[in-house]
Amino acid sequence: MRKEVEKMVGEAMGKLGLEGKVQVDYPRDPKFGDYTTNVAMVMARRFKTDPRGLARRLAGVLEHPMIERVEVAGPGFVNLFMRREWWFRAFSKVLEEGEEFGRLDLGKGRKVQVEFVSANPTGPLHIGHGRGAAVGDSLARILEKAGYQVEREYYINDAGRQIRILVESIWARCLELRGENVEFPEGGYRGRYVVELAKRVLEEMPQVLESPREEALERLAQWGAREILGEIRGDLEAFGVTFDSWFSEKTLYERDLVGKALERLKERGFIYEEGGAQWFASSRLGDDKDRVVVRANGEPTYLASDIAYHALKAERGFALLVDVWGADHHGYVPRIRAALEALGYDPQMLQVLLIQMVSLIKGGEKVSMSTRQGEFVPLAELVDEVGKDAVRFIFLTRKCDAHLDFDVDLAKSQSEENPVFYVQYAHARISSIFRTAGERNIPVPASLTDVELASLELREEMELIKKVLQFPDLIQGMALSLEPHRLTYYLQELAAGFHSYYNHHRVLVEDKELREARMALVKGVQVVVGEGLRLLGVDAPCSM
RNA sequence: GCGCCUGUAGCUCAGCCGGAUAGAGCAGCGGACUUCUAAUCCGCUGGUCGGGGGUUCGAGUCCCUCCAGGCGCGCCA
Repeated sequence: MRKEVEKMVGEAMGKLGLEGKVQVDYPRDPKFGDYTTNVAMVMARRFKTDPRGLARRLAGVLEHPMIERVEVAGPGFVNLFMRREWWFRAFSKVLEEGEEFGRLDLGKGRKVQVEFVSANPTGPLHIGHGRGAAVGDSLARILEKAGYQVEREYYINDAGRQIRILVESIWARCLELRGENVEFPEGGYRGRYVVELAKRVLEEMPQVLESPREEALERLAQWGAREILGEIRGDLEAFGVTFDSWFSEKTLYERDLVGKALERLKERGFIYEEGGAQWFASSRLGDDKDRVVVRANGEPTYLASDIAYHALKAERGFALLVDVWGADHHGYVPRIRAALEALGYDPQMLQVLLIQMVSLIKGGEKVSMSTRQGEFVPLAELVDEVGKDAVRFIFLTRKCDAHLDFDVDLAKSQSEENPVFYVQYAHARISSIFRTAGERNIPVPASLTDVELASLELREEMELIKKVLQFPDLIQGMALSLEPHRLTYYLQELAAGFHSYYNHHRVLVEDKELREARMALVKGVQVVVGEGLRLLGVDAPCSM
């Protein structure tokens, strides 16, 4: 819709012999019209003329059957007031399209990969992972809605030392459980889940402990990682998050992709040797310093496999790669970008979302998050306590690069006033209206699309219509900025508009034409609320 | 020391490519259910947008600088 208005303004500018980018905005205040453009001020600077005069000339030639009037205001804004039919016509399309409303062709079917969570299979997911899961999954849904073909991928770090440490931890617990006095490995995982795993080893496969140590560790490593990954998968499913692809780091080595990637870097002159190690000259492409990719002892570093992994991603034909990382990994962005560039790819194809820390507040005190200290709150526990919907919603109530204080006590004790219920309640209330209509034998038009909306004369009704119609713009904005958190704010505003309307006016009135117009209105609100909640991975209940 | 993120109402935070008088929720106070669900609504109170410069018709938004907090700067992952 905004695009159409931009076209109108563009044509008017053409009549004045001007050309340039046209920007049309929604004004903050309705007295400034339905749309506003600052082109007169922007152009005035370029052509060194008087902005208000230019605005007046533009207003003079700005004509369209759907434009009611045009005003020039302030330093040179051109404000457009549209005829009510403009909005009614657009609103009918909401009802016609239903849950498809808001679908865009922005992505033109291009492939996008969103890689997120990717927690090491060395322990249960904690709430920090949960935030990444909520952001990544919602973003994936939004990008799909915007017309991209999205793949959700989980990268499994199953080749590094962490797995080794995990299995040594399990091993140590096994021996402990059998009453042996063992030294717990340095930096080992001390979480209770390790003891649980050890118990299962003793119960389910005690013979493993009789094998030679290395052989036993190898078997336990595979088993342990698989078990933990299974739990991670379960936790994510309970959180409403699923993946299209689980990518194992180990396969990069099995297919020699790490060696090949390093070889390609070498051919391009980005690898040199120093102190017995192989270095990637990332500082030539924007990184702070060069990085070791193969240690002096011949072992590749984590970065080596990460380079191979991203090279493979680039080869897989994605137009855009989105990585969702913990903010503590932000130092990796320049080096991965450098690697992509060194290999001949566009480094900008990789966009990294850095998820800032979640501080859990319990009893008024911050609980620090560290897997290794064994002091963390599992995602599953929080979901049990607060509920999936509330957790997902709250994780998206701020931009992802801002710290998040999640006050568990507050989330529980004030669960009645949680914003997620506020939005869900709007959805449920609208369902209730139609239920009541059924009980009272009030007919609901088979097709609300064809309902005449002209009797919606209240200011609040027009505001609701306009708010609903902003949804496609919102989808576009989120898809371009990769900022899914905007959705929670939009939904709260839309729900607030509806609740207020509901408390002041009745839908099921005597007057048939008004009643059916209002039915159509609230139905449209419900469609967008429902669809918005779906994009957040939050249920949209029909009764509460 | 260097780099990245953050700093907006008592609290938690929105604020889109720079736009017109800076918003919401919570907390506080006072009201509204014989009505389609009161998990709601209505009203009031609340601001040196961390400080200081600069850019311009216009800055919470861009640039510089300083202050405060967080994170990162490994032949760890």
